[in-house]
Amino acid sequence: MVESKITVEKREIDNPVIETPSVTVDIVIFTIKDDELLVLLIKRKANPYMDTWAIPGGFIQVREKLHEAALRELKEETGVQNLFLEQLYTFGNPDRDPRKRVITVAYYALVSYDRLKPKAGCDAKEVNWFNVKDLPSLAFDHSEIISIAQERLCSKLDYSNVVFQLLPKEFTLTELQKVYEIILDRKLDKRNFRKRILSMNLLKETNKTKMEGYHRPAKLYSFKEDLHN
Amino acid sequence: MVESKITVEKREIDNPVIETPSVTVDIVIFTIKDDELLVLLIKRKANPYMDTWAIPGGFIQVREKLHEAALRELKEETGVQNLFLEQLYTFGNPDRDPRKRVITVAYYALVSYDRLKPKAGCDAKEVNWFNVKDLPSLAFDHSEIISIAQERLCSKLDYSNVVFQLLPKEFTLTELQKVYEIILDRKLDKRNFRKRILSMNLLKETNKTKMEGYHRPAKLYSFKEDLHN
DNA sequence: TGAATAGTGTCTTTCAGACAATATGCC
DNA sequence: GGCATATTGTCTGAAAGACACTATTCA
Repeated sequence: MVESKITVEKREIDNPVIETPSVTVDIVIFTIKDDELLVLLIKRKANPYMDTWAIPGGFIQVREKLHEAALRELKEETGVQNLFLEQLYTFGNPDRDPRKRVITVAYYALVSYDRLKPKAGCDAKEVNWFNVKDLPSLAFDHSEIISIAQERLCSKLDYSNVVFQLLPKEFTLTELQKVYEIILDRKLDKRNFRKRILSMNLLKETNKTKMEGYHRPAKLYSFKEDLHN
Repeated sequence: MVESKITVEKREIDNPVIETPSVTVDIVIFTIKDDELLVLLIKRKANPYMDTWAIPGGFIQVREKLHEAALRELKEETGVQNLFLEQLYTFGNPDRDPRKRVITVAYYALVSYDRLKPKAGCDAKEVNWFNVKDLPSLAFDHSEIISIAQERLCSKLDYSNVVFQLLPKEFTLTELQKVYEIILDRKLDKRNFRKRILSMNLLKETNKTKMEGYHRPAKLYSFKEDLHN
């Protein structure tokens, strides 16, 4: 913010052409399907990294907040608007984009798979969900961004209810536990999990049950509030 | 990263002139002196916010990493190079700078007061340390940045040893506790504090002691490693 | 009644927090 | 001895983790 004389002089010496960096917003969009944690990727149609998979993103518009830019991108790709979205980190190494200096403010989001819009409507973009454990080679530093997002997501589980975004309105405790297990990539003890979750006092018991197969049906729960962070 | 047709079109409609945002790095520099948590501020000598206090910062140079830019700013202001420095958050509301769109990647740092360079050598900048509890009115959204930095610092205390940056190489447990108390802004129980800190196994007992007044001298400790996060 | 999942309780360990007496050094 | 700070341990309550049996539904 403060314009230091020293800075300006150095810039002019190092780089006579005034070159301002571009700023983009990129989003790691997570969902869960078939017991796998998935990330949304888009195949690039232009250089650099033509035909390489990348996380969705784009330049910020002049009058828009960073968070709004992220929401916009998110909506373009998934059709979803209300969900968990949080700033992750800003990546700005000078060589992360071979063309020119591009600084990206990375966000991550959680989307319930069944709220997604039918895939890729009008635009011809190639879009796909990939298992985080089995990602293709990615453009730019997007691999790093995803792995940092994944770490952050894991640590968020401990002290927040973000994960509720990944579930339908009503769900069983087993389904909830499954989501935790998929994200953390390890098994949890059923009794301890239920004890902990219920003691958080975020869940509301409905009087419905869910039958799935020839066995005892499970109670359905919902969230008390829509707070999600 | 991905250049979406939709995005480009919208930008052209909303704003025919291509206007790229500027990117700065701003730093909240904390230190402790006389039992107070201080923040370094600089009085602006240009508009906007001429003569208003602000946290130090500046434009990033074309070939420099974000972290390096923060280090450079930090060194310019404090003369200190090796310390705790961490990215805090990126602030980019379109109206945070009245001139034009400026996005700032905020960092925060901890500096031991006695490693600081003698204040403001050659440059005529007006620089000063302020108690975080008694800050003047600040330029831009710098108040918000500082308060977020302060929150982050508090929560970092629980699970890291960042605070060790604020102490000389060798220090007593009472001094260490004082630093915690100043940052958290509350008293801690001496026995519980010592129990917890020592159980972290980060401290090395030296065989020196420190006399200060007419009473029992205290053992000096140092850190086992230079890891600081 | 068999198959399949839902649902539940106890014990142990660990950690945080409340709380007060003794030790050491110098005047 | 007096003063001032350093140093130390116990108890209690809460939370996390290990661990196994009963309940319910339908074929």
